[in-house]
Amino acid sequence: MRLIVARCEVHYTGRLNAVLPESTRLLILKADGSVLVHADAGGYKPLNWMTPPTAIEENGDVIVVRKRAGKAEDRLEIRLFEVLSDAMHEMGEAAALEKDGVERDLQELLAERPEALGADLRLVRREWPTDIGPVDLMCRDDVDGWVAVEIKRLGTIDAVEQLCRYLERIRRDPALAAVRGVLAAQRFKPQAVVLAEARDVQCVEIDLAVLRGEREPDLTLFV
Amino acid sequence: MRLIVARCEVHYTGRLNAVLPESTRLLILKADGSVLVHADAGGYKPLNWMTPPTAIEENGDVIVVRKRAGKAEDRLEIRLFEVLSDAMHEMGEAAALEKDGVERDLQELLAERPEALGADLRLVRREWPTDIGPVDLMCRDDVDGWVAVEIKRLGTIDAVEQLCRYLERIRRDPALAAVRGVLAAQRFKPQAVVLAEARDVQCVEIDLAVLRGEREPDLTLFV
DNA sequence: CGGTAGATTTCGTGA
DNA sequence: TCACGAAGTCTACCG
Repeated sequence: MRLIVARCEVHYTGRLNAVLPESTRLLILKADGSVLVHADAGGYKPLNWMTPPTAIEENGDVIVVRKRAGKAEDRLEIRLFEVLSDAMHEMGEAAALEKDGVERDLQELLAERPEALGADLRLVRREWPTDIGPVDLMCRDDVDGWVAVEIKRLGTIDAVEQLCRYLERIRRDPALAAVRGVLAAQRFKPQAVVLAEARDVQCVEIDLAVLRGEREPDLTLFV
Repeated sequence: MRLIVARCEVHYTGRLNAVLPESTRLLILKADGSVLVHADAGGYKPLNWMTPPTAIEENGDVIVVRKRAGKAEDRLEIRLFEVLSDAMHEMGEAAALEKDGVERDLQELLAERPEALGADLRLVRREWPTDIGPVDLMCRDDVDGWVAVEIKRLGTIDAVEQLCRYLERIRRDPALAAVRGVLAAQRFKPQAVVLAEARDVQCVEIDLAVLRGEREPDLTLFV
């Protein structure tokens, strides 16, 4: 990894055109060809960047990073006015990030404890297939009614519509014509709740800590 | 901006839990409180991070970054095993990024030259209001028919459905019952074109350079 | 290689 | 402050 701190000017042409006027910034040139331009503020996001694979050329005080993008080309041109620091660091092998608490985890937890969705649901199968894709969970309720469950971290209008598309397909099977829909999410957009009401879909807010038995249940039910 | 290259281990708890096992990485501590953990590959995205406002504490070989997140707390804990480099850089004031070619620019250009969408369109109004949000452009064509235009950089299925939701609302007004829809975009997903056909929505591919008169018109019309 | 869906999405803007 | 929508979204996964 090469780290350069320099007064520089950056031009990007590609999916859009962008200019970064002269100022002092951090340039990161990674071993895999990634190039990042960071300012001393505005966290997370680089001001400009190029993801691999790239071709990097250095001609005196200009660094040009190029990349094939379909028939066109993405191009990042960095003009250096004053180099304050330029250091190379060997990093050795990387270690991967381990995550816990993403949508996949929600699905696993709810598959283990579908009753957390209410009405004594029993899991019939995860990833129940339809011709337009799988429904996250298919369950049956306390009176043996079918219940299709879509799981999201954030409940949006799109999620409601996705579930409705599934329901429409599932109901084509006469045996499942009475299936009802449940959208489970950690958070809900108000507009999603309104649309769900209109579409007769039930929204259930779920809490990871509760699901794991780390806290008392306190489910909020909409509709 | 402080740049640290170190063998370290990182733990994040907040919206999810994540662990980054011991390895050599770049730590960026920005003046505004941003903290980024980058590996020597995997461009663009930090492995872990925290955006401002943050509180940073340093106790010997442990850096703790904390942030209020609603009622809970986001926490990034960086345990340093070996510091290979630790440098401070004054960056001075920043200069802002200037972009050109985003959706807003497309809308402005098309508002100025709606005829680029075909059929001698005349602009009636930008951001035409409906009860579920504004349509980008409302125009009338050569025979005074109403035309609702949705503008995107990338034409997707979602864009088609969004336009159709607008059309449905607009058509509730008898005077506008015959309104037709046009989806304008720089690029189109093939499936979006197919859906648009089925929904009787016209797709028009637009070219920034042509819109600006920098190049000869060569519009591609689908449907 | 294109399409789909998730993301600690981030980031801006407008109410 | 909240909520919505764009983004050079990026990224992983699947066909």
